[in-house]
Amino acid sequence: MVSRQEQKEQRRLLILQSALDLFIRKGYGETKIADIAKAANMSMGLLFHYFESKEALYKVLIQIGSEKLKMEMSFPDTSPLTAFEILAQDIFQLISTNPFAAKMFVLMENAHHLEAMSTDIKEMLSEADKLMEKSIPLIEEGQQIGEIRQGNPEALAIAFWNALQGIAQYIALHPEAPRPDAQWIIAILKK
Amino acid sequence: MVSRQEQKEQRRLLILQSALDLFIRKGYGETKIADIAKAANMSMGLLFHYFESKEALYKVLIQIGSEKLKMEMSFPDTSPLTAFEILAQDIFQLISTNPFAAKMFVLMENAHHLEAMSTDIKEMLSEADKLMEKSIPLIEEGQQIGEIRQGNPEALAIAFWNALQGIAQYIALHPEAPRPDAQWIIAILKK
DNA sequence: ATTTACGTTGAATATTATTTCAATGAATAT
DNA sequence: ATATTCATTGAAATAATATTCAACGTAAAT
Repeated sequence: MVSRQEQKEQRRLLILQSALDLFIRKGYGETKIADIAKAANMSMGLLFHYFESKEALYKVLIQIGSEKLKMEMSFPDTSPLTAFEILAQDIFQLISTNPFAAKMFVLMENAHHLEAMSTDIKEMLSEADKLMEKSIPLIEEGQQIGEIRQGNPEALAIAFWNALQGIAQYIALHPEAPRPDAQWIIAILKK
Repeated sequence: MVSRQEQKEQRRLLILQSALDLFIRKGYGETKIADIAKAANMSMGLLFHYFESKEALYKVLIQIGSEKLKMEMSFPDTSPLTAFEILAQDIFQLISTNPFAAKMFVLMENAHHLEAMSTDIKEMLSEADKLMEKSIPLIEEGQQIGEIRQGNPEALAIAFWNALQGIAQYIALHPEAPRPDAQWIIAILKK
């Protein structure tokens, strides 16, 4: 038998997982507390015993996600194209092997567009933005040494990151589908 | 002065545009009738004079979108890689020059995930699915004649279409941002 | 065994969103 | 000019959703 403490933690985790899954499949607004409670096999009342509100629950997910992803995502200190290669490979690896992380990846992106969310949530999300901003000088450098194709560096960064985002979303939503290769995405940048 | 008839059509269009913009930026569930009415400078009451419900309004958008996109999207009858090139170019051209179409493109994709939508909506959306399915044999063919890189054809199709989707979404949401080149996306497939 | 703490439920309440409607006035028709 | 139609509004009714709470039961503590 499990202790009450463990029971409680398990339940809390179950709520988080159920909510995460629903949030990325249906969106925040279309996900009702009733849906989450049902997915986690409990009454709505009990859910509120664990989280004080729907927004608070959402906020906890964002927080977990931003911490988890912050760890994973940073440019390795190599030549520009290699840095993109390694990073893309790491991200693919992460979302391919860890469904929770894959869903988080999607949640973080979606959260972005959500206005009506308190400011502290938005601050947590700024990390991902920074990654794209930091890509631009790296791309310029790569273009100068001939590793990365010519073209507007910002447009290249947009292409790379949003392609990655689109594919990650698909993987998160279709865990059983065959996985693209990180190299294929790198081809967007490669000369 | 405009006739009543024209006035009415303009207003109807304004509602559709406002709703489309909000739906893709916030999602269906988070977009309130009040938001749409405000964006279109009218009372909620009047909005219901034009559309009998929020879902009906959404449905009209999906219908317009599925008709518009059906026209644009089909594989030209050439060698496989060229077919992808032309199609990607057409889509990029469409979403780059026509903000309404770009938003539609995003709406159609999002609509997909929305359960709780009546069946007739889902039928309208099947076209886009077919496009990905139809890609697979084309990719296999391209691999045989050495135009397209090796790898799981379904995974390649997933990579290509979702990369395109991710980028299209960004363009729709950031109309002023620099535009990636369709060729860059083709690089995902090219040998 | 009894008590205490607290996890759990379902129903009650509060809040928010959608939809209806009676009343107003402006454009069109007569 | 007058009547008629119909676009428009704001407020009221309805419906959906989130949140609270009193009551119950089970596990832990004494």
